[in-house]
Amino acid sequence: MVTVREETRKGPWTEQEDMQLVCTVRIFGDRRWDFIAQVSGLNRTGKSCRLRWVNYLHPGLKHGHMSPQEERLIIELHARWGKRWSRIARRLPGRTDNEIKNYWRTHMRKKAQERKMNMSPSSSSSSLTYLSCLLDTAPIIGMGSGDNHNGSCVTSTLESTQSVMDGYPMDQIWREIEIPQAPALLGIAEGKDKVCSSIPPSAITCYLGLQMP
DNA sequence: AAGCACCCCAACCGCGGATAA
DNA sequence: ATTATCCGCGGTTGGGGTGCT
Repeated sequence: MVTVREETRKGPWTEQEDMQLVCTVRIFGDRRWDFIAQVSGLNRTGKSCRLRWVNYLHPGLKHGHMSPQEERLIIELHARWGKRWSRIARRLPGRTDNEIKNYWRTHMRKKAQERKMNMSPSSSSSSLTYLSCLLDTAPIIGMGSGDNHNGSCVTSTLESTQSVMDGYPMDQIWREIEIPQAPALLGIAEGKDKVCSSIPPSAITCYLGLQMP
């Protein structure tokens, strides 16, 4: 016997849904999203559940403005890896690929526009956009610390600028990049058992409630 | 105060890769 | 070896918020 299923819900998540999802993930873990979607009672797709968890409910996520360190890291890693947002996100504990992607789109587009405005119309601009934006935002030095073997050509170009990064040497960033998890840099620790203040209070209540019988 | 334009971000979509059957 | 299913990624969009006129 098959119960008539309502149409799958879409759109913004409610507090109630968040609670349900957090509770379910707490019990079954953050795998098998189709299963989680079913047993949670949420009329959502597994995909939607996963996205909500990864981008919003996951403990350890931090929201709010990017720090200058994070901003520079994003710029550098983007120069290295391009639009591999998930890969970049792994180097920024507490940040999601979606967040970084959005950040890049908005902030870097703005930077590029500003840069364009500042350039005289006569100067050639065909190769200017992205790279000039990078140079504008994060002049880089000290890249030759033995880690540029897989760097992109953009990185090489940056390396040759001989510019000075204001107060945050690039080799320091590289050192921090080398550490898989760099909580010291960003001031947070990664881990599923850490509850972050950015999680909705209701969801936290549920989360903690399940930990304490 | 109202209308408009722009910005930001959460969420969806489609696709490709990985894994299970 | 093949097929089906699931997962994760990158691109895109829609709506709410905010600032400007």
